[in-house]
Amino acid sequence: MPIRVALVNDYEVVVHGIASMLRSHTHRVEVVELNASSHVAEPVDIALFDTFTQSRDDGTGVVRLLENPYVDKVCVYTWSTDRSLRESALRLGIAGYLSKRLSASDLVSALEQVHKGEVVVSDEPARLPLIGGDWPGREEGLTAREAEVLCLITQGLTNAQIVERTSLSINSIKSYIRSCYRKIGVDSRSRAVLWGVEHGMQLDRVRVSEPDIPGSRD
Amino acid sequence: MPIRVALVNDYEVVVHGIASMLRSHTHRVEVVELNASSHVAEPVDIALFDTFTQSRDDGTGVVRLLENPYVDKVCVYTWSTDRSLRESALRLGIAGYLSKRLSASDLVSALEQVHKGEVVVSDEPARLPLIGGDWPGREEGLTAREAEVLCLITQGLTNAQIVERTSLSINSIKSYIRSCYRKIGVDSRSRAVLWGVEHGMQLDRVRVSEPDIPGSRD
DNA sequence: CTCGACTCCACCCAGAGGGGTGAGGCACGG
DNA sequence: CCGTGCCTCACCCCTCTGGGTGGAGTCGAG
Repeated sequence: MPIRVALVNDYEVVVHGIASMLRSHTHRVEVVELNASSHVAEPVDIALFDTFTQSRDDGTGVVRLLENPYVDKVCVYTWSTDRSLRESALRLGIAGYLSKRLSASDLVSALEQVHKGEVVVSDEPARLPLIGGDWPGREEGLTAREAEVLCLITQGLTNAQIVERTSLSINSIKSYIRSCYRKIGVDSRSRAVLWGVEHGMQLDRVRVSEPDIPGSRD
Repeated sequence: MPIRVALVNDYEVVVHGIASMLRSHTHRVEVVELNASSHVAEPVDIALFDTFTQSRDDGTGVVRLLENPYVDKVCVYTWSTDRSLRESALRLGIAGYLSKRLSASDLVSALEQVHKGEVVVSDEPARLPLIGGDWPGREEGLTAREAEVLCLITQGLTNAQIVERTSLSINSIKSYIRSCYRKIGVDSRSRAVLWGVEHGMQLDRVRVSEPDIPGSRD
């Protein structure tokens, strides 16, 4: 009886990346793909929330999932080793804080433990390569962080808003912007937005049908 | 024998606006719609070049048309009453400088005169309403100038570049930006670009087939 | 006549953004 | 060990952007 897992993130590439990773474990997990603005409208055992562009302090995305009666358990799936982010997420009531550095089978094992009622924190230090991830712009040579920042720019956020969203310092954001612009060959925000639009960095809004919420398809 | 007229501008809405205006004169003019980055690839009697977002001093768009062996005559179609713009255009060798304030039948008459070999400058003062025009964003309440500036923003141009493109002062550009942002409800350039993208203000690139230039369809 | 809309422009000011430099830590490969 | 790449951050400096204020002229409608 496979665990039913909803993969939650606003970028199709991101959830596709996780889904393909779990492909060889279909006897243990059954995967549903959702974006972060969707409501889970059918029962799932676990919602696996990928933090790409969503790792804000207040855990907004996570809170919505925690409050969803269709969702039994919520896990955060992240590359962040930030202890305070982890503690806040756990305080919110998540059942798992899972590293993107877990191998596929370790991830599935962790999900199985979560399903059994344990609270799982994967303690992988940054010594393992980033396995669990794909992101828009990866093929164009952007690092995960650069891509994340560019996605947020493409959403129209200011640097200050990106600071809030990512819990990084303004100086880090500017560094990523600089390196990112160099890689994609733009020198202004407008051009960056246009690049992002052309390269699939807008929020993916059309993914799953939501028969009971008419306005959320906009 | 109708005069064959190519309507030239980068925005589909703009050339559609002219085409619909000329609809009741099909016995006198035969209309082809092109965008400004297309090459005229079949013989036309007159290329009618609409200056929306294209009214730069150096007449780049016009020059290309003047050099095209398929184009017999080139006319500029504009709302500008700027005398120096007009003089430069005439010096480039255009056969007509036609106001968007002309009625449809007056426009057709002017085109007929041009076809007969005359150089036509329509001298309409700004006392007549703007007839010959449609533009992206018009339905959303943007004035022609506001829309023009926003289209250029949506192309990723800086204010300085927009100054060059429109031959207006930086202060006028800023005024239009302010009023435009107020109308569309944005407060940053990124948001304005996104608004423009969502409202059809990107350059229209897919219009006519160009069988002999493989790369220009991108 | 007044008023509002549109076009065009000036000037002031603050902050948002982007270029640069440098640094520390970690991992990995040669 | 060193170099490279990635992440994270600091500081400096300058330009670009966008908010404000005001003004002039033209036109059309009331």
